[in-house]
Amino acid sequence: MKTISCMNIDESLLYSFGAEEREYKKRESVFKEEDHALYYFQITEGKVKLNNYNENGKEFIHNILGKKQSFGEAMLFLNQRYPINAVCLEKSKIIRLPKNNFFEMITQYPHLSLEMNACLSQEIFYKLKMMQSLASQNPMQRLQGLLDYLKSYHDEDCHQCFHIAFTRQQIANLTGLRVETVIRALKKMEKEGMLTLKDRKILY
DNA sequence: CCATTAATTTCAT
DNA sequence: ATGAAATTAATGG
Repeated sequence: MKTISCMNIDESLLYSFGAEEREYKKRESVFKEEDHALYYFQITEGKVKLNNYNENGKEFIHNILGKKQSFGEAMLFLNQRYPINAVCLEKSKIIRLPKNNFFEMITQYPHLSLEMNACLSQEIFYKLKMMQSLASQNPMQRLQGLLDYLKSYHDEDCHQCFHIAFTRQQIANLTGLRVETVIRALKKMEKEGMLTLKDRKILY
């Protein structure tokens, strides 16, 4: 299965439609919950997390995105405010294209619309898979849902050598588990031969 | 070396 | 089994 990176539009094309690049510091917010969606965002450098906080202040991470990936584009097609926050995990460079220019661009280049459909579909697919695994009470099942998804992004055939490049805390926040539970479940999964733990790396 | 951040363990529930 | 708090390890300046 081919990876569909959501979404990677040629940078010079973005610039020709009036996009600009901005640099963000670590922990800097790109947009916040309840903001209006005014731009298409695409990462050139760095990492961005999309998150929420529940009523007890516990963080839930929806996704973590990196180089050449876009985010928040679904909101451009709706008259809705963002339901999530976008925060840089490290110093990042992000290109942003104003909404109206974005629409001009996809009108002029319809193949981008098709690609966008593929991207948004991929996201929906991910959400469905995650919902399935998050519905389980079993921590290992939840972990496996996330790990399977992350590995599907990487299509080389590689038995237990795909490095999960997230911290235990991030994994916890992506699966709605506590960090201790993640650590314990990962150890149990290793014991059962489902994955390998080497140094502190998770190989799946 | 100190400060910060992450991973793991301990301990109480 | 779970989570808060304490401890240990690693990373960065």
